[in-house]
Amino acid sequence: MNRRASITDLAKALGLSASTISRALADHHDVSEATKARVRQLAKELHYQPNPLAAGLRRGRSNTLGVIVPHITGYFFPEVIHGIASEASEAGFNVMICQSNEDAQQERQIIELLMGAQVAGILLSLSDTTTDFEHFEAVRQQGVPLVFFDRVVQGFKGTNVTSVTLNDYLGAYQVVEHLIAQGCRRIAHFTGPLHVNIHKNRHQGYLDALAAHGLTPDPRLTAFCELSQQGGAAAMRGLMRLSATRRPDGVFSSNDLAAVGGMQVAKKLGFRVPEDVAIAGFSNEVFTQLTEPALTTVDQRCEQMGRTAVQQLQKMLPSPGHTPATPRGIVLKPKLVVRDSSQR
Amino acid sequence: MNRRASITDLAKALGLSASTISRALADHHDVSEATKARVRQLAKELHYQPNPLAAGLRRGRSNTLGVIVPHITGYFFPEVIHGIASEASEAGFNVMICQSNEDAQQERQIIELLMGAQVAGILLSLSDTTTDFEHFEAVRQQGVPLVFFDRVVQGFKGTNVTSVTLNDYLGAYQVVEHLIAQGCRRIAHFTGPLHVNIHKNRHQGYLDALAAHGLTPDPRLTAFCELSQQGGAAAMRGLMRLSATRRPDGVFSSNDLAAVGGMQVAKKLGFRVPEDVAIAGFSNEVFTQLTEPALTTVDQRCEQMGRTAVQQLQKMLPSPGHTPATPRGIVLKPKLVVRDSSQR
DNA sequence: GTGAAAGCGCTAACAA
DNA sequence: TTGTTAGCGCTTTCAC
Repeated sequence: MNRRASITDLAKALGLSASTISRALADHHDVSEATKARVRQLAKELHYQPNPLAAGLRRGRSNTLGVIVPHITGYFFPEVIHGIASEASEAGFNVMICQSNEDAQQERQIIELLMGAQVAGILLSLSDTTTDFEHFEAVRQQGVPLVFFDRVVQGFKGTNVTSVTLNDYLGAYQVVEHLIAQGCRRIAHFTGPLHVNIHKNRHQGYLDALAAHGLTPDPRLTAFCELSQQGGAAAMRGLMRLSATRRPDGVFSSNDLAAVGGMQVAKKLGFRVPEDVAIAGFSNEVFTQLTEPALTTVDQRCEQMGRTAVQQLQKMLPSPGHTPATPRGIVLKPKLVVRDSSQR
Repeated sequence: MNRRASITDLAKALGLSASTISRALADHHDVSEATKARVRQLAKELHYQPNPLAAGLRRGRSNTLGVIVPHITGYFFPEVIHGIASEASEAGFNVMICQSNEDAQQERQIIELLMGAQVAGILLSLSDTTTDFEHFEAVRQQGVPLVFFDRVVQGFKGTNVTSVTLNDYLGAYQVVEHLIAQGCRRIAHFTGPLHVNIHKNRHQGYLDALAAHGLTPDPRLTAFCELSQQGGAAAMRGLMRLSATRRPDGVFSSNDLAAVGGMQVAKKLGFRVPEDVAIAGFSNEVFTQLTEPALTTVDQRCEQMGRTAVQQLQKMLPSPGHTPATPRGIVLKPKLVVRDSSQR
């Protein structure tokens, strides 16, 4: 069980210096093609594998990307991570996944951990209990590229900071426009607390789409509820008990789960979906294809978001023949997914 | 922007040698308590952070765990990864997540990558196109702990190799027993190809449970189908068209998706679930709570599997005051989750 | 209980 | 085009 081959070994074997080997392997332009060929040849023979730990130590920077998400469960984050991991691997990065468990304290610790491990960059979706942003200072100041995705810190700028988000406003606008096109005139909206960005934006998209088509938003049709199956069910129960003229003929829920809860209640109360009430959700979760009828929703381009985040990160990284730049925040276009729950 | 504090810095500041600092920080027994206190004190003041790259280089081993999964999508793998990441983080490991994309070739490359990065251990769920196991030889021979989870290589043994799996047989047995207890007498089974382990085991559990309760398995009630929504739908259509005496009054599907497909068809054909036909799936996917009626299924203990895998790995790792051992393969007990689709 | 010395494998500035 | 030198930060003998 002999030691794995090192650059020094190659150097000795070929009667060259370690630096030349190093340069040859890195395909440096000022090494003769002949030498490169010899080096590569031997490297292959000896199954030479670079030691990233040593390279990282020397360079003061590893080739690992740190990823911080609130959690690795549910639909959204795994999909985004899938995108991140795929793109990163294609670009030659490793990925370290960390969960903040929606806890600002843990988020802080993970940042320290990643900075300690000298990651090449950090991809981060904010914990929802994070209220101060002190811990990002170190990242910014040390020039480690930082990309916020989905949950961003508004107004946290820097030459090495950017973001990738979804245009929630547009997504909401499109769903509501679609519902109007299907003949809905009294469209309700299930929403979470409006101080949360995504809900604020989706709500605004809802309002603006109505207005743009000459419909006056009725505040009684905006249901603030917990966006769970139960929450959606309760909200729907309240709405469908209204008199026929005040009852909604369409519902746009700020997430899929509440939409399903609502749909189940509507059916139970004897209303037909979509004929009596058309329903749409938001996120394109897996189960939206399985409901009866299948749920119209908005696709969040999760994988795309992950890939884009890595691409943005790379732009901020110095590399041969490319000076780091600060890309502007990217806002992804959502995609309306029309299914039976809204088509009539 | 001054350099981060190193052990050398601490040494200078305290008039001690680097070795003493290193030992103090590692809580070595032959450093005086007084010195330790002084060192820890200063370390805190200077925000000293160990450099894992340097330590790894020196030790020839990093503190990172490599994880290889076929993909990071769907329900199962993200949940397991969640468990792995949580447990690993509590034990002070970082986790590097890699996807083989169900491709043996990529799996091989990732193994090389991880070995190159000198990971402390590897957690692996086999790609379904992997047929030769040559690439695990290097891992076994270098003594890097290897834990297979869920999808294992039968008969690949070694002092540094173990596995964590689910008792599929038992899960199937329990569901079928439950269906029998609910009064089902003609129970059908949706299965995938029997050369795949999980299906073989679930099928056997199904057969044995029937036999144990005096029911003779009818081969015509075993439906080989694609385990998708469409596959389940097609299978159910075939079965429910049989004459009343040959028609099943219960269905156990080898996965949840096909169970849902089947349930939708049964309802469409005018059968009541669970009264006319009780239905159960396998995996406890999220959407099983959302169907109407909610689907009875078997929980696979995903997170537990991840946590257990990390624990098993740790047992094979040398550490102060503990000699590495080879744990036996762990087989987790599944958990029957009874919901409305089977309760009558 | 502490220190001195050596070196893990690599890279980059500088020299030739 | 190639070599020399030095050192990244840490751990671990071995010596005192």
